[in-house]
Amino acid sequence: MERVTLQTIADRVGVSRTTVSNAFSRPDQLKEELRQRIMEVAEELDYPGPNPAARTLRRGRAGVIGVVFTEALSYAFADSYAVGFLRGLARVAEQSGTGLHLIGWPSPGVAEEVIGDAVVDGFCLFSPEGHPLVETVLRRRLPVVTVDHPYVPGVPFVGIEDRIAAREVAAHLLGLGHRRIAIVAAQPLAAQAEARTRPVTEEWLDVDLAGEHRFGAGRARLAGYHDACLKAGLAWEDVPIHRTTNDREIARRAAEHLLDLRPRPTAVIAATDEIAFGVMDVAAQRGIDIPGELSVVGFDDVPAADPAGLTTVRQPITAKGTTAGRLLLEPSRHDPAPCVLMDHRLVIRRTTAPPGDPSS
Amino acid sequence: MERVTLQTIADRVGVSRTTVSNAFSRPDQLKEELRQRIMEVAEELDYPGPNPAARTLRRGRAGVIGVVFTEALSYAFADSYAVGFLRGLARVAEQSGTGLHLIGWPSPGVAEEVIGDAVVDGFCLFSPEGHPLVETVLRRRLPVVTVDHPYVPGVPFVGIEDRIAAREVAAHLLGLGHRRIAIVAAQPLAAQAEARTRPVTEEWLDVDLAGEHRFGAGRARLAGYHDACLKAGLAWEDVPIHRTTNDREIARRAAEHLLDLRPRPTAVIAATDEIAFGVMDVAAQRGIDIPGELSVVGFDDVPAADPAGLTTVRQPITAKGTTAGRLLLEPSRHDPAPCVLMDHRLVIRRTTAPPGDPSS
DNA sequence: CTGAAAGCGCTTACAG
DNA sequence: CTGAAAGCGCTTACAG
Repeated sequence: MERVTLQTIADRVGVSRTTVSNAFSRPDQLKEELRQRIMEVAEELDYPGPNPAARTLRRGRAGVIGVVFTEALSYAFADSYAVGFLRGLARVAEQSGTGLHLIGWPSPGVAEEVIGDAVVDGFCLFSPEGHPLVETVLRRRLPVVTVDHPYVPGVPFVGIEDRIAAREVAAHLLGLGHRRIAIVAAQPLAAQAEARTRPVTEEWLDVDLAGEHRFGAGRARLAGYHDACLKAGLAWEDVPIHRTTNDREIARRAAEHLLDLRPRPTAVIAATDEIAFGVMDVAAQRGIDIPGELSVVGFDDVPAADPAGLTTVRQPITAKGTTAGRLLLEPSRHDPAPCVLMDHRLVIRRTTAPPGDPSS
Repeated sequence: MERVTLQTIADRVGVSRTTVSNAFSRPDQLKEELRQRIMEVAEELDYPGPNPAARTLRRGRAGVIGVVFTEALSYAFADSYAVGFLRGLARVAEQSGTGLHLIGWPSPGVAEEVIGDAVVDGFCLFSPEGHPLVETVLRRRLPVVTVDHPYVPGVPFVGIEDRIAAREVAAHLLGLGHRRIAIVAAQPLAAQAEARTRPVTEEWLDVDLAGEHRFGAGRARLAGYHDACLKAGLAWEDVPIHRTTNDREIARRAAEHLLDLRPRPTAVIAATDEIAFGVMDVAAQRGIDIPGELSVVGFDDVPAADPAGLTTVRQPITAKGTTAGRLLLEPSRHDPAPCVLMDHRLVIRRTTAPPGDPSS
């Protein structure tokens, strides 16, 4: 006996393929008795049910949304921000019986094919600006929503007022009296080559504030730090910036570099909590007291931030996920593309204080 | 202009559908020049690339594996054991360009349809014994691997020696002198109805030890605790057992119940770390000193266990994921179905000590 | 309530 | 190097 299909069952029962299909997909379309008989034969033949790929092809709907990360998935699962976001996304997806197809970027080349071959109805994109996967996703011509970055005109977006929040972070530190502030920016690996050749100049940051969300979170945060420094009369050239990936381990290297500077910074602004933890690791290792000798501030307010006493920006991580999910699943065609900016709040805890003893 | 397909392009260029297909899928099958021309026309027509559903149907391969949880996904993402496992699974999946399709069980009925409709090549199943989803998954007649539970004869399995590990846990406590030991078992919601009507009797636990892995982790751990108590001369009837879900919040309720018992237990065995944290929460709230007045032990050794000083069983969480992934992706047809039992180790930290003052 | 027909969009031997 | 033909397995108007 070959592979069992609707036809096999139809032949056996002596009805048409249509009727068997109805027995599975529209039970109300045939007599209960006949349906019973069909199901019995199906069972007997060990029929696994209507082939999902064939169904999807015919129906033109997959019931799945793709979630694209520009980092390896194994890494996304280690990042509590990403996990919190997924939690929210999963919540709305499950309610409507929609599956989640997770796609990471383990190495150049692989993800492109996976994205091109993904049987999905839309994509949720989680990517720094200019990443090659952005193009790959957009080319599928399916509904897309981006989260935090990139901001793509015409594509629904979910984020917070990153620039304003970042400004508050820097202003907090400046208000405490810090003048030697260093920044660790989150610049994913893929974009690093570009970053090296294109320094964070004022020009790069000089974006039209009227169209607030012309860029993604990474650049917006940098711009916010820049705004505050400028306002406080701190020359942007004097603010050391180190780029790294949003990974605690990797961030440690950046921290080591910055804490080697002489005079040593009295405060470090980390673009994410994960990075802030890396900075704190290095400080602890070198016996640098926080906040006595060094203030550290993060961004995100992941669950571990509270127990660590980290001063940071709280943002509605899980709610971002539910919002993104709704945007993708809602049938209504928004026009223009919605740009949802959620609330944030600077949470001051125990890692920031006025600068202490300047010697060291 | 209607929807663009291979045919549209073929007509425009003046070649056959076959050739256009080759241009996309087997570039070496045609002259570079022709391929160029086809690609240009495709670009011009805004062709999104070969339809994945059609491709999958034709090829008979999806390049995706389904990961099935019997809890809501939003919950799975909150559980560091699940996240750690996914991390490992994702690692091997990405390497081979395989996607992950996550499926949770938000409410009865929904997941069944999602599982039936999932365009996948196999399933990784994460479910307590007897859960209705198990049947649903098996009925798809695709390759399956189960993790921890259920153990299904003929289906590849990845786990640890749960019974032996659990025995070590209980023996550790008994060795310290504890005699009033309470257990909080992880019994997922779905199975609770059954659990109420079928108490944890010796009979239920009396399984054939020779065929070591006749049951999943939940039951195996209980059996291990039972073994140790028996050996130490502790009557199993005198060991209070409370069932709960593997959720910190929900576990608190179980802990409250057990810590209300008089005389109060001097030790609590939690079937998972997450549950142990719930117990510790309640103890802290009531001012019960750990380990002075109460010993607590968990299971899993999730990342948070170390900082919390929790005595627990370390198991290779992420490695389980990579192993499960390999079992699913490896082309070799194993016969009989492999049953991989990984290493574990009891890690004694600061939450266990000899029983203290018996009054209270 | 049931069936014949059309078609979802693609890939794959195979022949030329 | 290119094309005609067959077929992956299903669902959906539509007619009876």
